[in-house]
Amino acid sequence: MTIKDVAKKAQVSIATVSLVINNNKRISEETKQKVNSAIRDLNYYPSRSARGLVSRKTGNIGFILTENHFLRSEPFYTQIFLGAEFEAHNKEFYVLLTTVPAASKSNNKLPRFVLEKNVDGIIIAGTVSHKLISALSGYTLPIVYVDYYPEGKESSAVLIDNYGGGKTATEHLISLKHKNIAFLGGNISHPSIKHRFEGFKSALEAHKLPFGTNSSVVDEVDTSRDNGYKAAKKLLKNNPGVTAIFACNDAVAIGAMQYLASEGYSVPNDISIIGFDDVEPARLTTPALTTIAVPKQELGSEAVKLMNRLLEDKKVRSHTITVGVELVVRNSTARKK
Amino acid sequence: MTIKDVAKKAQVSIATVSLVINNNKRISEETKQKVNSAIRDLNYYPSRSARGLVSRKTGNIGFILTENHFLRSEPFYTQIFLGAEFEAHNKEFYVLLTTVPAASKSNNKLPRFVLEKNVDGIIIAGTVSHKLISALSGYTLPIVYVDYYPEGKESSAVLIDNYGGGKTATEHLISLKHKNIAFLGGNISHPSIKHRFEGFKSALEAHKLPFGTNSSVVDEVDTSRDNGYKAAKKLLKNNPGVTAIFACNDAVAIGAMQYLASEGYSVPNDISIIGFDDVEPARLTTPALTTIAVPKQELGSEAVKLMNRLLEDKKVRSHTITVGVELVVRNSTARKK
DNA sequence: GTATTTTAGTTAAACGATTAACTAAATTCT
DNA sequence: AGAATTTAGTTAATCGTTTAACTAAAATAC
Repeated sequence: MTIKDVAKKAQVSIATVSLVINNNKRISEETKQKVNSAIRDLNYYPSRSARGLVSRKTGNIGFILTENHFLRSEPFYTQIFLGAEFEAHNKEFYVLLTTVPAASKSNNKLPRFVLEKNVDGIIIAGTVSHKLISALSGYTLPIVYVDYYPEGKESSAVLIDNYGGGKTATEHLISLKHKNIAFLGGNISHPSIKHRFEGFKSALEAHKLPFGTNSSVVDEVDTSRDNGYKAAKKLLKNNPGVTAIFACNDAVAIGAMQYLASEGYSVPNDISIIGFDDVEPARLTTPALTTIAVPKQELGSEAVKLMNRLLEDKKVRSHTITVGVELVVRNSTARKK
Repeated sequence: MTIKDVAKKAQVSIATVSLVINNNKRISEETKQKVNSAIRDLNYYPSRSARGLVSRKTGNIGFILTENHFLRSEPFYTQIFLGAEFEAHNKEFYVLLTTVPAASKSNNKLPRFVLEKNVDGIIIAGTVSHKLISALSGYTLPIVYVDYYPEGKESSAVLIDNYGGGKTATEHLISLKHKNIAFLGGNISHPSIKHRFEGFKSALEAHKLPFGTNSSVVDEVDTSRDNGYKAAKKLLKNNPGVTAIFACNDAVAIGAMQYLASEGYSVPNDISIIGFDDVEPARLTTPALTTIAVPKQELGSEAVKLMNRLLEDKKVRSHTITVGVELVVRNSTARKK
């Protein structure tokens, strides 16, 4: 079943069929009907490959994720990806996923879907290497960043309100009368973590609470459970009087809770702890983790919506969307005794 | 950069370039070198669309998931999908994901990637409607089923050893000296659940343990946490003396544990419970859930490997792969007091 | 009533590869 | 040595669309 069969059946040229498919206004209502019924009768659908070849539109969006994010057990980026998938379905796109080595490993090998011209645009989730970004700029593909964006260049991005969330988290602890509040970070070089940290500091400042060097641990290699465990150990050693902890994400919070439990501290009676992200496991710890919920799927769907606008309307300027976060109070935080 | 540019630079015909790309043996080592260096110099990659049009190979695999599976919080099918993605990356395929309404809702609208001839084969994960399957059979696409396969037709599938797992789970409880052991199922009509149930029964039988009608609850609508909660309630009402429960999956087990906790039962002191699947949350319940681990990512990767063989070698007969499962002992099961 | 514009469609080129059929040169066979 | 075969490449058709350029008929303008 090709366009030719439809043309023959409807007794028009293939060009007319094509114009009908792309509903060009140049076609009369009458022939449109005729063609459409032929299409229906023959159960015809235009072939992607043929369309793509001449129109240079593939109907695909490339999704780039770093390997370490892909493999993490907390499905943070996975949720973003699924949100993107879902929205792509609505917008009649398909999403091609690829992973690239972590930002640290310098690498500028481009994803195959770029080389093969098999995507109309690219969504990049998380921190990727600068080399990759500059290699990508050789192509004229629109790019939407998620939860990260490269400094300097003007680009389109969907970001989390990390600063606001950091502030909200900290204010929650302050409202529970805590005075000695600590921040547990992984690698502070990641912009998201940095902004959460800044929100933390600004909240302390706003309430005239002290902030010393032993109120934070920000020198772990990344934000994993293991490092949360280690960070909590360091923190308690340097600052035994701490009564509340704001962990930069749930993984770190969970790791920290494991350390606290192993040392006989009771959460939230001895120490309150709040996380960030609201990943599935946060709901299942004992006690359940109070956290700042990030609408992960929304991040993905917003990215696709933004990409869609970029593709539909060439004159849309690149811009940034910030999605809000929400305090979810569970059982790991309590009023200071 | 098209094949023409390469041909010009290497001073050969475009056919020769094409033959080199597809490493046809008809080309001498010498011209091969010449062409390859032109390719490298020009940073040329063949366009997917153009290739696809003439060769009728898209390089894409379609992945069909039912909506309810896609949306479930326990990322069971998500893990299968990710495993498929990963393997697809190795095999140089892209995966196009789509969801279809649940099997119950009769629906025979085919995924767009099928209509547009945008995939070389299809992986179907979970139970889909028969209408869909028969609509699909109008196309000559190879199909690989995962965790399900249609009765009757000879088809390729990657399945879980549900029967063996059910037996192993039950034997674990038996080895802990339990006598009154119950099975908590959702909808028994799902083949996977049915096989787990059969494994359960066969283990009881092999150890000459009784099996009565109040040793199982298999009338909930599906295998969710909520229904696990409800099923446990029913079970305890009908069979108050039960000391061990084999839940047909982790979601049901977690729901059941919630009910048991709410009623003041202690797990595993009063009642032992074992699940099936080993999803993330199972690790985080209190107590951590003993379960039968299903290698979810492996299911996905095996599906892609099988698809790859089907596509490479037309004469490969359809066949079935069963992946093994493994008992993971955590803290929700204990020797009978 | 003729000239101009609009409408509704057609023709044909193009997109960038693959591949069957062909060919000339080199090699092997007898 | 001449015929037959193999090797290494080329030519040209083809895949199924889109779209620029064209055209004939109808509508509008003057």
